[in-house]
Amino acid sequence: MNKPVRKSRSGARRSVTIKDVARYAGVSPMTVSRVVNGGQYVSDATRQTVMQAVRQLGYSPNLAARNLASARGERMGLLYGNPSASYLSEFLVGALDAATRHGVQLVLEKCEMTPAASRRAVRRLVAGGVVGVVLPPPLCESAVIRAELQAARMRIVAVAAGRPPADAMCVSIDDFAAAREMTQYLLALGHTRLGFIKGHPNQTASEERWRGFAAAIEEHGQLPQPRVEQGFFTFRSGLDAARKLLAVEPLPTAIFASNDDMAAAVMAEAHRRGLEVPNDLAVVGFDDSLIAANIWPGLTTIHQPIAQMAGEAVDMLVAAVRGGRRGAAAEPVHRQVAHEMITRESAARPRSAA
Amino acid sequence: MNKPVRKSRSGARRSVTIKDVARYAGVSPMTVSRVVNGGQYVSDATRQTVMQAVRQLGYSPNLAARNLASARGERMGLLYGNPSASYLSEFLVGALDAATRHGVQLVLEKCEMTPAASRRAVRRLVAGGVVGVVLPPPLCESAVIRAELQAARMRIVAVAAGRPPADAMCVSIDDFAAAREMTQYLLALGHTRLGFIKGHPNQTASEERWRGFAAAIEEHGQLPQPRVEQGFFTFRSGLDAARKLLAVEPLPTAIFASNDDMAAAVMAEAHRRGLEVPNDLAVVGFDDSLIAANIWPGLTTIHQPIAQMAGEAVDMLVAAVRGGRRGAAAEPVHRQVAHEMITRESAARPRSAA
DNA sequence: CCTCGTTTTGGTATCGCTACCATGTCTCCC
DNA sequence: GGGAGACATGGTAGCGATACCAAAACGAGG
Repeated sequence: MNKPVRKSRSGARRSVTIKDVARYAGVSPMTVSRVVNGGQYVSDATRQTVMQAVRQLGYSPNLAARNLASARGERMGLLYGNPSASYLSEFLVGALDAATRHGVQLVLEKCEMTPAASRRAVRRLVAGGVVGVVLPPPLCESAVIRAELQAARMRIVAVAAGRPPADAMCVSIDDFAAAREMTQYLLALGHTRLGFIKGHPNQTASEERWRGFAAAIEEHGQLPQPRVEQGFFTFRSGLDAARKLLAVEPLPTAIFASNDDMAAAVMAEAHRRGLEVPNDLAVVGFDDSLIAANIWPGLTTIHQPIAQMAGEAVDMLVAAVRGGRRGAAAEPVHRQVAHEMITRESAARPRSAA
Repeated sequence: MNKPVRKSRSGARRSVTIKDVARYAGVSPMTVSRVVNGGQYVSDATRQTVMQAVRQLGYSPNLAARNLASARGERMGLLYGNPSASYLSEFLVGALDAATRHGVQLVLEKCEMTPAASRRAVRRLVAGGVVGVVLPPPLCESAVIRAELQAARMRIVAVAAGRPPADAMCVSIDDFAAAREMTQYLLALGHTRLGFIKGHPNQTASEERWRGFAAAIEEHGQLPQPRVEQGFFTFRSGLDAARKLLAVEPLPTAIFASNDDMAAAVMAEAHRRGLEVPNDLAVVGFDDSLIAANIWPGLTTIHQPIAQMAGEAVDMLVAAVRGGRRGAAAEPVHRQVAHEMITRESAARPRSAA
C-alpha cells in the first residue's frame, strides 16, 4: 500500500534544487527561497548558512519553475525593421543581457514599415504571448506601429527616438545637444564654410540633429550660410548629397552628415574627386556605427551607448509590466543617457587656418 | 469542510490555459497537449476540434510550465569574442530565433582570447546553468576554449570554422570551394595578374580560402605567379597589405582579399593612389558583411547565410542535449550549408581585355 | 504574568504543463 | 473466439519554485 517508488523522470543527473540546499543547510525550502531572493525577515545567521550551502552545492535556481510559480516569465518582443542600422548587433547584446537578468524571454520579430506588415508582425507577437515591446529606430518613429501595439495592450519602449513620443516610454540620447556639440567642435577647429546632410525626414532624430547644428551656427554668428542637403540615412543618399555639396564653389571645408553611413559616402565621393580627408575636407558623422572605425581615415562621430540603451529599455519594460500588474500607475517614463564624442582622424583644422 | 475557495494569485486576468482549451473542446488536457505538440495517436476529428478551440481562445502554451514539466528549458550559451565580426548582429538574430523556437534560453557571454579570460567566461557559463555553447568565429578556432568547455562537459557547436574541429559539432560553408569559385570568376573576367591577401593565420578558414584561390590558379595554368600578402582580417592589416601589393610594378589587375574589411581597405588605398575601382583594379572580398554594400563601389563577395548557420547551430545543440539525455550517441555532426557569390560593382574586366 | 506586535521559520497548495501508466476500443489473425 | 497489437483517450503525479497563511520565538508594556 506504499506509494510506488518514483524514479527520476529523466535518467540524467538532476541538477541541484532548492530542496537539496534546504536539506544541506538544515532549513526549509522557503527560507532558502527568501535568502536567494533577498527577502527580509531572515536572520543573519541563517542567511550565512544558506548562502554557504548555495555556494557549496553550486545551486542556481530553475528559471522555468520560478517563472511558473511567480507567474512571471513574460515574453518581451523586439520589433526590428531596417537592419541597415548596424545598431542591431549591439542592440541585441544589450537587450538579451537584460532579458536574461530578469528571466524574461526575448522574442524577435522583423517588420517592414508598411501598415500591413506591421499589423502582421503585431499579430505574431500577440500570438507569441508577448506583453511588451522594445522598438529600436527607425520603427520607434512609426505612429502606425505604436498605435497597432497599443491596440493590443502592449507596453512599449521606444529607443533613440529624437523626440520622445507622448504615448510610449522612451530611452534616448540628447540628439540636439550632441549635434550642437559636434558642430561647435568643427567651428572651434576653425571651419567656417560648413555643409550639412540631413537625415530621413520622417525620423524625429533627424530634426533634432539638424536643430542642434543650426543652433551652434546661430550661437557662433558671423558665418556664411551653411549649405544643406537632404539625405535619408543611406549610403546612396549620402553620395547624392555629397555630389551636390561638392559641385558648387566655394566648397565647404567641413561636412557634418547626420549619420555614419552618409559620412562614409561623403568620404568616398571626396576621394573620388581627389580631395584629401581631413585636410581638404573635414567629415564627421553620427552614431559611431561599425563602419566609422573601419574606413580610412577613421570617422569622428557621436557614440551612442546602444547596448546600454537597449538594456535599459528592457529594464523599463519589465518594471512597467510587473509594476502594472500590481496596479502601479504606468505613466510613460523618458530616460536620457549620455552620449560621447569620438574623435578620430576625419576632422582637422582647415587648410586656410593651418 | 470544503476546500477554501482559491482566489487567483495575481489579480490580473489569467491567460488561457490548457485546461480552458480542454473544457472548451470537451476533451482532456492530455489530448490538447498531444495536439499542440503534434503527437501521434490523436484522431483527425479530435485534432480539428482542439485546434479550433485553440484558435477561438487564442491559447498559447506557457513556456515556463512546459519547460518545467518536460525538464527541458536548458540554457544555451553563446560565447562571442571579437565583435569586429559584423557577423554578430545577424548571428544573434538567427541564434535567438532558433532558441525561441525550441524554448531554450540563450545566454550571452563575451570573452577575450586569452586563456585566463576564457577560463573566466566558461566559469560564468557554468554558473549560469548553461549546458551547450555556440562558438562563432573566431572563438571556434581556439583549442584552449574548446578544451575548457569540454572540461565543463558542455556540448559545443563551432560555426564557420574553416576545417571542422575533431572534438566538436560544426556548421560551416565550404570556404575552399567558395574561394575557388570567386577566383574562377576573376579569371573568367580575363584577369591574369592577381593579388591575394590572406586571413589571420590562426584561423583555419584563412587557409581554406587560400587553398581555394591557389587551386583555381593551378587549374587555370599559364598564369604569372600571383602576389600574396599576409593579412589579419582587420581593416588596418588590409591597408598594409594593399600598400605592399600596389607598390610594385606591374600592378595586379585584381585583388582578392580574404574578407570584406580588408577588401574595403584595398579599395580605400586604391582610391588614394588614383586607381579607379573596378576599371583599374578589381577588388573582391569574402563574408558579405555590412560594409560590403555600404561602400562605393559595392563589393563583390561571398555571402554566408549567417543567421541560418547560427540557427542550425542552436538546433544541433538542442538535439544533442535532448538526444544525449535519452542516451543517443552524441557523435560529432558536421553540417555544411550553401554559400552564394554576390556580384556587385567592384569587379569588372581588366582594361587590357576591354 | 499575560497580551500584543514584530521578527523568523515552516507547511501547504498551487503555477501550467507533460511523463507515465491505465483504460478502452477496434482490427487482425491464428 | 480470444489474445495480440495498434490506436485513442483519460487519470494521476509530479517538475522546482513561490504565495499565502499559520505557527513559533522573542521582546516590550501594562
